[in-house]
Amino acid sequence: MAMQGHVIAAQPPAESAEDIGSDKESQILDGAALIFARDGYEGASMSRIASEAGVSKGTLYNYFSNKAELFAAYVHRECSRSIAMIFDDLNPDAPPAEALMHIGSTMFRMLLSETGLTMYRMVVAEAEKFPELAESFYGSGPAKALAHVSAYLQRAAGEGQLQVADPDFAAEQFFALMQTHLCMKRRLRLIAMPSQEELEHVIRQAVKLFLAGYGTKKESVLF
Amino acid sequence: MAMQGHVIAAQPPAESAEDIGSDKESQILDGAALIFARDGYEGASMSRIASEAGVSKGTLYNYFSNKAELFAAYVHRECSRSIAMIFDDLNPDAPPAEALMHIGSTMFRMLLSETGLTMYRMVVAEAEKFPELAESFYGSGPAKALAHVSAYLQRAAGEGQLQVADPDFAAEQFFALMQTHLCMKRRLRLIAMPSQEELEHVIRQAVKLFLAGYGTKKESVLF
Amino acid sequence: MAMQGHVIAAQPPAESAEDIGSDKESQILDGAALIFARDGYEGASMSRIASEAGVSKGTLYNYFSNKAELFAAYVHRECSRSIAMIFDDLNPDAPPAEALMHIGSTMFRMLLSETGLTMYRMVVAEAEKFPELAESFYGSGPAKALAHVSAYLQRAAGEGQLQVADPDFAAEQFFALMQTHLCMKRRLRLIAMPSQEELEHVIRQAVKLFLAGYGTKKESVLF
Amino acid sequence: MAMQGHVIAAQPPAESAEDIGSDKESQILDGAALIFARDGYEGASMSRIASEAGVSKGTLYNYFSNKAELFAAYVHRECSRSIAMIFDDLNPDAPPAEALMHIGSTMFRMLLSETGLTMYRMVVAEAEKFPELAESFYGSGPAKALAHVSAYLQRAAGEGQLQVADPDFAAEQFFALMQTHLCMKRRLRLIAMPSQEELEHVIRQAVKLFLAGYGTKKESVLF
DNA sequence: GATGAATGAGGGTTCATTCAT
DNA sequence: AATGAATGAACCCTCATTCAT
Repeated sequence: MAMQGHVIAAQPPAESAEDIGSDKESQILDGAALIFARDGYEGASMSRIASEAGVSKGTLYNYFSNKAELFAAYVHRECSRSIAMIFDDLNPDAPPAEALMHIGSTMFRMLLSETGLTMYRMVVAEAEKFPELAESFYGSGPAKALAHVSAYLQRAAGEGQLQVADPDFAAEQFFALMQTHLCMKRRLRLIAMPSQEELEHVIRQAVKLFLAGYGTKKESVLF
Repeated sequence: MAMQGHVIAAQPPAESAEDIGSDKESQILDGAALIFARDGYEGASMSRIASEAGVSKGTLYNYFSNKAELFAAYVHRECSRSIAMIFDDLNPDAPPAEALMHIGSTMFRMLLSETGLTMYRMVVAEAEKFPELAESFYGSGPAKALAHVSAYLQRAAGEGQLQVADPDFAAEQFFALMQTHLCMKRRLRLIAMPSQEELEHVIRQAVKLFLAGYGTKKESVLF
Repeated sequence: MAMQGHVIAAQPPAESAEDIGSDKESQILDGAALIFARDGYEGASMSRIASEAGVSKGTLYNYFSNKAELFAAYVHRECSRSIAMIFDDLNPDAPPAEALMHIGSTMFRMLLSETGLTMYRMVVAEAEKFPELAESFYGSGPAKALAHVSAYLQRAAGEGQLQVADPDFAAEQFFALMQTHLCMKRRLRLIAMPSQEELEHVIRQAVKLFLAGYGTKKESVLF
Repeated sequence: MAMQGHVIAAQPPAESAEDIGSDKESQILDGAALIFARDGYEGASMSRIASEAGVSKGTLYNYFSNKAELFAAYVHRECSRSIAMIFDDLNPDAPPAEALMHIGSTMFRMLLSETGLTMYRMVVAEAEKFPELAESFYGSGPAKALAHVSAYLQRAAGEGQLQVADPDFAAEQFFALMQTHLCMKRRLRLIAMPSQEELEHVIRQAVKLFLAGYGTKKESVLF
């Protein structure tokens, strides 16, 4: 997504990408994002979404056959946008402490980002009504993160850098360690995005505790 | 409401306790609990609540001046009901591993209970619309749990059973370690209540990791 | 219905009768009657009915849970109002020609009345969508008329006044003979209510033809 | 449909007949027929008609300037299609009983046919809204049938086969005699198409009664 | 204090019609 | 000539809230 290299010539309205959808569709989804995020599923009204998106209510229904489908499309787009790229630039040869700091801080930042929180809130709120959404959210978000961490741990264990008997569960614990009260409070909208220092402190302590349990002696000395 | 003088006739419907509310009130809240839990705030209708509670819509408005206030009352009652008693029967002289297992398992079970999940879901869902509710939920639930664990850690550290420099943050980490994917999946309604074995496994591993980081050598040997 | 005589104390809003229904209900049905009759089922809008009836849209739904139910109630009321009293004052000892003239003219007048036509039109139009309505209309209207005529014919045949082998079918034919083009044209709204003379001509010719087929010689001479 | 071969100047879309309309037009009317017949005028939607006809909504409006006009065109086409050919193969020299049986059974079958019923239902239902349609329906359907029967009766009377003073009214009565309850029930969609025997019974009895009134002695003996 | 009839704004959705392509 | 995206009014229905009884 980022552009490496010395590209200069700007791509015109930059919509060449595949996730843009028919322009009008993404325009509608933009409006929907705002309203759904602010009012929740039930609280959002198709009228408000239409006017926020700058289209008529009729047009909404030309693109999405009802509110539920629009909601699902919105959640899916938002999810697929903010996932994946987490582990792109992981240097596999860095020492565990460093690698885990990197992984953790990327995950943590996404967890607490506006989008991450909103998705979490929406999906938790409507899990009963949209079970397939909850499933897809879990599968494309947390489950993927978990698998990635687990894979890393397994490799590091194979190389003798860590002592991990059950890498899946260890990954869960690593993931869990992000969810301190900073996270809880943010989910409850009680605080704004924490400062860089606060974030780093949580991650550092998480890695430290994790390595105390799963590191070799050499590693845990690092902190 | 109060009864003046040496009334002889028995106090009508016997409501000695202070949190019972005027009987009718709690009857309404019972109905509200069912409906709010099932339909969410926006999805719930005052009509359905009234009929579920077995009172008229007018009576609803005699006790709660609008839907938002009824919702707040419901959340507050539900929260205050399910908190507190967590740490009642903690044996202060048990070894840390045992004490932590006890604390953890109580907290974990509440976290995953139907009521706990419902409260969490409601409050997360409506945090934007009801910030004071989120605050009060946090204060009366997670914050109290945190304080309790922190107090325990501080005492145990004072007695040399643990090595905890920042008990508040350590408590946060202990709390965080409950929130493995079991917890996430349950919040997303993807699974039913886990079995006793699954629960214990998570707690045991949490305590183990926690003691690896914060225990004295003697302690960590326990597992 | 009108009160002759020296009644003095006026009954308040004169609703003692049994077919009034909860007052508001009949007020709504009055509005519905106007709109349904004018616009048909699909063409009628609940808003217009509400405003015609002088109540709010919400009130409509307090009395009838949806448009279809309101429509059914309207048809039923209208039907039950305009039926029955047809054969009340039949003189059983009159000669067949006279009796048939009487029966025919009563039936014919109702068939062509504003209400009769409207009911017919509504029920024919919506027979596919409201089969039970069509059934009930048929049962409480045409079928009853048929049975009545059939019973009369049977009695008259028993007394030797007529020669009727299949009274049911003969009654159908008598009924059918009303449905000349006068009737068709009226159903198509092409003409207003015919004059007394036109009506009588149709009936007289119907009776004449009928007696030609089913009368004894003495009878058919009458015309 | 197209003819290849050594045709050079292709007749555009081959529409020799005059009532075919521009091919596209009749294609649209085919779709409209299906939808109008199924859903009624108000219930039908231009979208569904367009998709049923396999054209775009825009094209609909290129051929018919609005829904009402399309409806009128549909009714007219359907009417003009199913009329006329009733009396084509009447043998003018057959004895009245036979001729009337023939005429009656053709008319009756059309009356009760799916198309006949649908036209009747549509026109009755929308007579208020489309008075000119009702008029044109009456003129091109019942009135023509009436005229035809009347002409036949007049000729037969001239030849001494029947005794008919007012052939127009007698024709109305003959027509009316078809409209027994079989017809009413069918119009109300309460029964499916009756069997050949049932149909014939009604016609036979109609002719019998008719001849009892209008036949010479010789004729009425036939039954 | 309790009721439930009444309200009217607003919900999601459909539709006849238009118009740039 | 044909398209189909776009519109906005109108549809049926639900709801929180009020108030006379």
